[in-house]
Amino acid sequence: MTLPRQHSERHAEKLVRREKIESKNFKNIIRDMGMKVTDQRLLILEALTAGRAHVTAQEVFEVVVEKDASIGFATVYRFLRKLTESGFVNEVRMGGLAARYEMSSQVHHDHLTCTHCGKICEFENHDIEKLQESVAKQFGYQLTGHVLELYGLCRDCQKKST
Amino acid sequence: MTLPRQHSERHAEKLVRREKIESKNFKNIIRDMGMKVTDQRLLILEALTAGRAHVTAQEVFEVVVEKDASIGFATVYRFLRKLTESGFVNEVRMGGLAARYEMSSQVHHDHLTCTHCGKICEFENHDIEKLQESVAKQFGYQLTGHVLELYGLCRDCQKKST
DNA sequence: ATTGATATTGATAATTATTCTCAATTAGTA
DNA sequence: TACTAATTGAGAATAATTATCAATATCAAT
Ligand SMILES: [Mn+2]
Ligand SMILES: [Mn+2]
Ligand SMILES: [Zn+2]
Ligand SMILES: [Zn+2]
Repeated sequence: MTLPRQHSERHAEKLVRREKIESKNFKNIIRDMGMKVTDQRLLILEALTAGRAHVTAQEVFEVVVEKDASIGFATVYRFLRKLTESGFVNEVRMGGLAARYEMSSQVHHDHLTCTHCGKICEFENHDIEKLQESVAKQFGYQLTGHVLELYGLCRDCQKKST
Repeated sequence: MTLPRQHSERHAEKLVRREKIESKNFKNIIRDMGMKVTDQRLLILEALTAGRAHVTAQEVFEVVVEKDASIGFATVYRFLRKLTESGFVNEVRMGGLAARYEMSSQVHHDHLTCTHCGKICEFENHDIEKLQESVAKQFGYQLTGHVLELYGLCRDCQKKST
């Protein structure tokens, strides 16, 4: 079973990762994961930090293949999985659709998605996070992660649909 | 894009559905959806209400195929989709795994899942729901649904893993 | 720099969950 | 009962992701 976003994790670790990502010290990110530095991996990290957030594996591939026409699909999937496992990237899933990825450089947040046009807003609500902890505690669970996705119609799509 | 659980929907409608499900008036449920009553559909509804909640399409199929060895896989998927669209059933997704289904007879709730053994607890937290509404409003969205899945280690699995 | 053990890669096959297609069958109604 | 449109089951198709494996590249030790 895939673990979503780690929650109870030490804050310090997060900060170190964030710094590495923001300084674009990609080589060290890769070495941190105990992996070898390759051009493919550097390109994937570049694509993830440069382009917009919430991209699919397919989209990452399309960006990377421009720079290295011979890169394989499997390499992208493989590395995205590793990045997710190490917490440098987080995986966002909505409905049964393809997973989307974003660098974890930013602070934790959840998503509010327009069901009509797909526009995504990021938000962070401390009260909700707190309440989640308390729910888990009530049931004797040790909370390790959560998925909170809100769905609705954005302002533009509300207008159009009337 | 698949809509999750409808939220803003009229309460009365929900109550009517709930009554039909609880009275096991399966034929009327099917007619309500503007569909023809077939043995297959009745069996699927039976399986959904009788067995435990949070079953996969596969699991529904396995139950139903006992009573009607000739039923097709597609029939189960097809009808589950219709039931979901009509709101009689709701679809729960965790990670990239197969969708799970449960009758919507019960009141709205979210899920707390053990990442180790898969045990699912249902909970309902009015404060969280309220906060979700307010987040959506802040962004100008009209909230239509949400997915809230908490992940953690249940008491038993905490013991085992030490 | 050269070497060599080991990790990584890309092509492609395999898997998994789900949907689609279509000819045969059936339900609801006149 | 007879008609028509909806439904069915088998299997093909699709889509996302993972596994396999021989060829290649990395990096630590020389
Ligand atoms: Mn985001
Ligand atoms: Mn439930
Ligand atoms: Zn929109
Ligand atoms: Zn457990």
